[in-house]
Amino acid sequence: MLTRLETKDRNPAVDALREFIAGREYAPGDRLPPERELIGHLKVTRTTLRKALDTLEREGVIWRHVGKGTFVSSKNDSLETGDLAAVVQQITPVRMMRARLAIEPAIAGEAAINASREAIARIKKAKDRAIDAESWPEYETNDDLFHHAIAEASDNILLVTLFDQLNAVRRAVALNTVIRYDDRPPRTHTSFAEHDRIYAAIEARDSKAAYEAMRQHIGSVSARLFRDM
Amino acid sequence: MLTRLETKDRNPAVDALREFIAGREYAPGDRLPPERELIGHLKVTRTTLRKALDTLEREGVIWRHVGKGTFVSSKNDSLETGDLAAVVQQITPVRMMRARLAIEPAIAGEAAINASREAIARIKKAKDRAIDAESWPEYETNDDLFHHAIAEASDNILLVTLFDQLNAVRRAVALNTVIRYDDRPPRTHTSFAEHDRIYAAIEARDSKAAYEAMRQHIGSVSARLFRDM
DNA sequence: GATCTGATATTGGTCAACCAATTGCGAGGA
DNA sequence: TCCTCGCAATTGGTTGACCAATATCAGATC
Repeated sequence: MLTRLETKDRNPAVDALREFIAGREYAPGDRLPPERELIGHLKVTRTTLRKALDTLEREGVIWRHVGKGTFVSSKNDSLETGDLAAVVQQITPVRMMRARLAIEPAIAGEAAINASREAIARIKKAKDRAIDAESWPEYETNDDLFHHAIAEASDNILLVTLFDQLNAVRRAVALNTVIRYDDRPPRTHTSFAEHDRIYAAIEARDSKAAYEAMRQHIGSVSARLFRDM
Repeated sequence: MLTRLETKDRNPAVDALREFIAGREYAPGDRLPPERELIGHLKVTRTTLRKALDTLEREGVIWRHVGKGTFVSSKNDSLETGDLAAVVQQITPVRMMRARLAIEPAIAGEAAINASREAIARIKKAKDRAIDAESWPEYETNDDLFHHAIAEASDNILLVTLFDQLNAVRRAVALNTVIRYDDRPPRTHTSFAEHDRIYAAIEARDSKAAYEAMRQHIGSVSARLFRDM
């Protein structure tokens, strides 16, 4: 997983290649030297160079084709491709939480309107399991399940998918920045009462209350997260 | 952009590795055999195996750590992949509009808070161009641009990405169900006034008003869409 | 009993060499 | 003139080997 700390120690070959492209001011569409020539410029072997090229191709910075060569692509569309990996590289924890704060209450509101009895039961199950969790990883698994169950309760596969993507970014960004003082979540953990309120609102089919409860929950999680940093 | 459709040119080593994991029914969290052992099972060399492992790690299927080994990720399938193509197959127009109704107002609210002067200018430009559009396709392009500019004004790449995905599904689902009676959008087109209200709210930094204006806009688009069906 | 240390297992990274697949182009022929 | 064929250039992929970084655990030491 990509944490923000691990993002720093990047591949030196990738950096060298980036620098080479930037330093020579290759215009979009220009062709880079052949691999066997580049290894001379960058003082790396071809395996290393090719791995760096793989990275840059995945990022959309360059474009390769057998027999033709390697070309730099227009830099603009490389950022906007909706590639989650790229998002993880660029997002800050604050923005990630703001996104959660924008999206998840809306999903909770939809869930309150559309939840089936089974979906509500699944939410309750995850909520109760989170309370009984005997370790932080176990708690986190069930917290994940709780939020995911709410998204599924919206009975809208698009919302579920969008939530999953948001969640994937969340996991990749902020997980190990949290500092824990206990082995396991205390029974008085703030989130439990908030989970209860969210669940109660959904079960009561109160969309506005579910929206508000989720907003407050994520706000509280966010506040705790940034206080500890 | 539904990138998942073009997955035909696959790496045979990746497929072999996927099959190995699936065939032996590794549970989430289980540890895979060491690389030097796996190469025997899969009949590939370590370099090839490692490239396949790279791919699966990037997809979130596995999780690796030096000295510990390679583990099957707990969210192995379908969750991380964000396969929009599957969503398009299953989503109904009603659910798609409900998703827009849940997400886009929240993004508009964020935009009102975080929009830079440049971002606001871009929104205005797209809005005005939509009004002057002389054909429905031109209008749609600028309407797209308008909504996208709002997402970008949130100054949050995660929200932009989520919006893009939502928008990709929207384009794939509901476009050809619309019936038009005119060659071009009439100047009195309902959306224009709604666009104006959204823009005004964002420019005034009124988050709640932006949220409400966007909600009403999408609600009105939705009503028109389903009345015509 | 607690703590440090070293051996061992495992993934990470790199290297030089080789062959395969694709493209572009020019030579040569119809 | 136009077409075909073959060659050279280029990236794609694989191989076996080597060393580095990290984690685990048993055993020695205090």
